[in-house]
Amino acid sequence: MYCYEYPHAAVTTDCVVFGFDGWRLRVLLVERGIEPFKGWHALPGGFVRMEESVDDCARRELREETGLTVEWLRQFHTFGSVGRDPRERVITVAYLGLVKLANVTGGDDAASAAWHAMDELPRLAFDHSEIVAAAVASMRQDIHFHPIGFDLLPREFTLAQLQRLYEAVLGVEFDRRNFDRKILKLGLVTPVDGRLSRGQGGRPAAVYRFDEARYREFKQAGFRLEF
Amino acid sequence: MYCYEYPHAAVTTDCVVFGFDGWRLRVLLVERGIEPFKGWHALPGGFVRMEESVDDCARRELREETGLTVEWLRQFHTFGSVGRDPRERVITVAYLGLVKLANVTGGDDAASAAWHAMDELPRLAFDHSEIVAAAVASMRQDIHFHPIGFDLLPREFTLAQLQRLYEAVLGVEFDRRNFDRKILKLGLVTPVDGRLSRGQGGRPAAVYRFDEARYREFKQAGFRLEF
DNA sequence: AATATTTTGTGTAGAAATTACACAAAACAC
DNA sequence: GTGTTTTGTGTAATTTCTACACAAAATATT
Repeated sequence: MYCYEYPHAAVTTDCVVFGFDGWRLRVLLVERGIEPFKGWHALPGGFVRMEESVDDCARRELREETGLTVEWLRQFHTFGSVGRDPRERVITVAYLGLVKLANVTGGDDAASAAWHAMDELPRLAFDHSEIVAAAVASMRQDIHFHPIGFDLLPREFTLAQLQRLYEAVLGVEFDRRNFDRKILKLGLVTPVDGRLSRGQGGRPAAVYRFDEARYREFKQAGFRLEF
Repeated sequence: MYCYEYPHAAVTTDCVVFGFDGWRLRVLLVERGIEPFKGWHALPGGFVRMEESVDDCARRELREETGLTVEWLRQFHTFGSVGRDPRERVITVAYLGLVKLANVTGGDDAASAAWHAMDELPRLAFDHSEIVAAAVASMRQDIHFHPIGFDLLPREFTLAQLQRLYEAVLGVEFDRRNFDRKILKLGLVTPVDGRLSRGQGGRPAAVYRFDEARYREFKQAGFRLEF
């Protein structure tokens, strides 16, 4: 038993991890094995331990519950309304993660973890729907300042893939020629030998890779990537 | 005494409230009356109660410690490293507040609360320097999407004041004519009768006021205000 | 093998926005 | 009234943005 002079809320972390399947955004969800909300879908997450930072907790819980290690993971909001957990007062720090789906499909060893398309999400436990919505909003902000494609696409990709990613995140459509021109002018991507076919027939496209050095430059300088 | 099966961290809120004195950004600080860090400057804040949301806690602590009620207050980051408070494990949710200085000078009834210029901050207790730095960074992001001047300037202002505010926040300088043109084209401000002198001599400038209706429109549409 | 289908690659002209820049007039301080 | 400070105003050159269509390359189908 641990006793305190004043009542203490419990603190948890929850992770909204996004992947991109080439067409839609996907979110990693687990199925709850215990009450409350047993059998419901939920965000991976859990209680912060005394000897770990909140950031570390997010990474640990994610690994334990889904077998996944994400490189890009940042806090985006803390949810602290009074009734959000029926058991006790729980305040959760929510994290936004980005992963290259190609690298992880099959890597999640927790059987209950699965990728769900953003536009077909099941009902979620607690206030997790609200948390996912906030994560999407936060990502939309981010995308104006950070080249997010970097972390969602495979190392080599076509401009069409990148465009489709932007369209999925922002919910808009772009003119292919104008999009390409803008991306290339930024100098964030460099061409790579070879071509990549789309699988549905059609001419294979030129392949690019993000230029890490230039990405870091931009990040430092407070750069803006917009459409 | 309050007892739990597992150890619990304490949760606090801390507020970084910015004002604009016409030339520089200022931050509201209190002097600590108790150990640890007794006598040091610190951000206003305190422990979250069981029956209040985290957001409510921020507002309450701010009012109790500084006598201030801010309209614009939003969470920007949660600080949760292990050793940040020597007493016990404390996780703090940090808030960013904006106030019109003209309305509040004198209104802070807590004698220990005072406005400090951003470029002459004293040493701060705990990791509060880090928190202030993060707040500035967060505000710089915000200013691209939200017309922050709205909340920092008095109801009526000149374009020179608005420009100076942007320069103070972003740490850059703008050409006066180009700045004016851009602001006016946005349609966010409407002219008001009268002129406002600067106090150092010189011709008094035209006076403007933010157009609230148009501001809300923009905010909804996910608008961008940039330079 | 021929044909149909899909996707890539490419250019330009008009509109809009951005930048750089200087001097006269108004108000106030002294 | 003289000097100082600050406002108000316009334009030309550059750059960026937008809208838009057709031929060529590769694959899928028969």
